[in-house]
Amino acid sequence: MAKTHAFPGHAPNPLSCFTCQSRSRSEWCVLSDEDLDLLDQAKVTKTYRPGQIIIAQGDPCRGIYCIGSGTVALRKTDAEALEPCTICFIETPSLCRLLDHNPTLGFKFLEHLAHDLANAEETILQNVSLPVRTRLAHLLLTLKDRYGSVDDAGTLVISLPMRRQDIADLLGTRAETIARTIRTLEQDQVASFSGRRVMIPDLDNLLDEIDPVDH
Amino acid sequence: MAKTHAFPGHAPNPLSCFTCQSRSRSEWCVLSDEDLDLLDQAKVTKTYRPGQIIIAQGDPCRGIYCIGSGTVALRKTDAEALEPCTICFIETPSLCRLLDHNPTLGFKFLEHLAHDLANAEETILQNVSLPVRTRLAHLLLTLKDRYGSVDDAGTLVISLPMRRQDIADLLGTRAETIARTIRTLEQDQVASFSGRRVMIPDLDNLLDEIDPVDH
DNA sequence: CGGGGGTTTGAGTCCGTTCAAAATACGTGG
DNA sequence: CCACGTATTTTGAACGGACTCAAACCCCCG
Repeated sequence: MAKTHAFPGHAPNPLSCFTCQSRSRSEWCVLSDEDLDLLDQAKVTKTYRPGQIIIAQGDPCRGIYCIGSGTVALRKTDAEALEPCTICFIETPSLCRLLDHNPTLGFKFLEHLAHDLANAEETILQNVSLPVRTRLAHLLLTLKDRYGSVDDAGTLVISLPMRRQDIADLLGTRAETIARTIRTLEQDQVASFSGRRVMIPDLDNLLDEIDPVDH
Repeated sequence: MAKTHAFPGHAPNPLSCFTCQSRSRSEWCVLSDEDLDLLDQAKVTKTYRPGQIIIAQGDPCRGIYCIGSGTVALRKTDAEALEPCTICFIETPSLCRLLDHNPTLGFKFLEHLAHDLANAEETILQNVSLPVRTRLAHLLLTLKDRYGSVDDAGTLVISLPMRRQDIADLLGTRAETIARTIRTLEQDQVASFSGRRVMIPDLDNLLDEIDPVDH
C-alpha cells in the first residue's frame, strides 16, 4: 500500500469506519456490516490543524460531519478545529440511502437531537438562573471527563481545549468576566489556573459550587 | 349517534384524525389513510379547561401528546392549559407501529426536533445578547400571528394567552421587569397594554425595536 | 527584539434583581 | 349585583452582578 501524505483539511482516507473508535459512541453503531461498508465507501475524510475553519456561516449544507477524533468549536459564525481533528463528511444522498436501509439509524439521530434539545433547554435555564461562577464550575466538571487527569499528588488537572473567549461564549458572558471569576475561584482555593491548565486539589470544593451544602 | 358529554381532562373522542385541523400542520400529514385509521383508533382525546395541569414533572413518559386545539404552557415543572384545549394522547407502542409502517413519519419528527433545537439555540443567543425590551418586542411579534387581529381603526390588537409571569418565564426574567418594560414601551408609544390586551397602532415602531433603523 | 493575539485589571455605569408594599383584577358565594 | 378573599400586577427604593471601555500586561512567534 502506498504511503498516504495527509495535509490540512484535505487528506486521503486514513480511517476505516470498521475500526473507527468513535463509531461505538455514535449513531453508526446500529449499522450492519453491509451498511457500514456503504458508509465507508461514501465518506470523505479530512484532517484539520488547530485554528482551521471547518465550515463557515452561509456554506451550503450538503451532508453531515462525523468527528473521528479531536475537538471542534461550533459557533454561530463558523466551526473551528481546536485540536488536530480527523473529520469525515457524508453527502446527503448517501446518508438517505443508509437511512432507507436501516430505520433504526433514523431513530438514533432522533435520540441524538432529543438530547441536544434537552441540553439546550437546560442551558437556557442555567443562563438565567445561575451566576457565571456556578456555570463555570459546571463547565469545568463537564470538561474533566474528556480533558482531565489525576497527577501524582492526587490533584485533578484539566487541560482546557479552548481560550478564555471561547469559555465566555459558551457561558454566554465576556472574557473579562471569565478572568475575574477565575480569580475569585482561585482566592477561594477551589481551583488554580495557569494558562489552559486547571488544577483542582479537591473536587468536593468544585461540587459545592454547583450544589452548595450547608455545613 | 349518542350525544357525548365532555368533561375536563377526561372526554370521549369528539375528534377524528381524518378531519383534525392540526393534522396538516403536524407530522401526521404524511400518513396514508390506512395508517391514519390506525392513529385514529389508537389515540385518546381529552379536553382541558384553562388552568388545568396536563402533565407534571416526574410523570412517567408513556407516549406523545398531540394538541388539536388550544394553547399550552410548557414549564420545567409541568404543562398547563392556558386556553380550553383538546389534546390527544398516543401510547408509545402505537407510535412505534406507525413509525415502522411509515419511515417518512420518523423523518418528520426529526425535522420537528431540528427546528426546536434551532429555536432553543436562538433563544440562548438572544437571552445573552439582547435586552428584555427587545426580547419582549420579539415575543409580541411572534404572538401576533396566532393571537393578533386588526380592528376598525387599523390598529393591531393582540390578546395575550398568558399572564405577565409566564411572559417573564419565557423571556428569562421577572414579572416586575416585564411590568416596567411594558411601561417604557407605552411611554415610547410603541404599544399600549390593558390587561391581556395589547394595542399596536404602528407595527413599524415594534419592528424598530428589533432592528433599529438609523433615521 | 518588535509585533500581535490573548488575557488581566481597573473604574464607572447600567440593567435587571430583590424585597416589600400598594393597587388592581378575578372568582366565588351571598 | 355586590362584597370579600385571593391571585396577579404594578410601583418604589436599594442593591449588585455583569458589562463597557480602556489600558496594561503577557506570551508566543517570527
